[in-house]
Amino acid sequence: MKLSTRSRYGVRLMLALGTGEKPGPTLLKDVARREQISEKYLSQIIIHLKAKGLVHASRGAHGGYELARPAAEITLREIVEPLEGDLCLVDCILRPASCTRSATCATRDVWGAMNTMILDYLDTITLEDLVRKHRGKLGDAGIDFAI
Amino acid sequence: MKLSTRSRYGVRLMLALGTGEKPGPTLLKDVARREQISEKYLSQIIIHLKAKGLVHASRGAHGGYELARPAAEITLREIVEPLEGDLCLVDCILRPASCTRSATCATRDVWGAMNTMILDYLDTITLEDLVRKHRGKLGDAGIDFAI
DNA sequence: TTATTTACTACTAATTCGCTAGTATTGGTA
DNA sequence: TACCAATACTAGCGAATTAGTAGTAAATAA
Repeated sequence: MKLSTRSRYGVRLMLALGTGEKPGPTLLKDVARREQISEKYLSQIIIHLKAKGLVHASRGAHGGYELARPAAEITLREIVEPLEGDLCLVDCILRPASCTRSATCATRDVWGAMNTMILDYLDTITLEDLVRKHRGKLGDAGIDFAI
Repeated sequence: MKLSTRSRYGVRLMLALGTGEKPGPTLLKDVARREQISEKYLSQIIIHLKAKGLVHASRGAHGGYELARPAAEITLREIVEPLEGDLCLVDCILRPASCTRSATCATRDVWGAMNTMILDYLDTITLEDLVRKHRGKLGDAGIDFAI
């Protein structure tokens, strides 16, 4: 049970957009360089985030990506869920018909509750929280905004 | 981010041991038949559970497996953790040296907190809880012991 | 000593993951 | 209009992981 690099890179990508120093759109190329992640790979990842309406893209010279909404209004769940492909620990949660035991399975309830707990947790953390935490760590006075 | 079948089967296996009707050890063969899981595969899974001291095995005729402790004293975490191979969402949580960004990474803290939350949750659920839930579902009066 | 059961080891088909590569398309700029 | 800079799209692929199968060895009760 590992978080995919897609999700991890996706969150770092969004964080990079959220902390963009210069005004205007951020180049994927710059994010790739700063975060040491393949630009091509990032471009595949961000497609899903764009599809969910989290970022806005502009093509051509002086193009790039921008957050489509304020960072405070974007939760980690919105970022991670599409990248994991419907964050779902066990198939039978989203599709009960995928297992004949669904109706009477005691373990299914536990996985379902656990899944809900994870999604709820991710919903409580906004991109702005991450940005603040990031700035705190850079400030380097040892200050740590515990979540 | 899926739970492996190993973990899922492992929990069902332990549940089967916890609800064993007959006294004495339970045959893996019987669990395999009732749960519709390959006996060979189950035998690989239960090795890890035995190594963790959760079950006791006896060989030969009238052998089988028994819980090594009362179901009330076995938590889901104890079952799932060894089967997932140290349930850890992201490598850098257990091994900070695996990523150069560990010290200053804002996202790492979030994954760490999420990981802790998951383990804590699994720690709150005992095998006995599962057994009760299972019996409730079989009773079939529509009673559901929500977790 | 034989039948029954767990214990151990090796292999393998299928899937998923983490990318790379190439081309197309769009839009600003000269 | 021509060109360049950027995103958009599609295909493929090597490595790792997953979910088993298969076969043999060892222990033990009867």
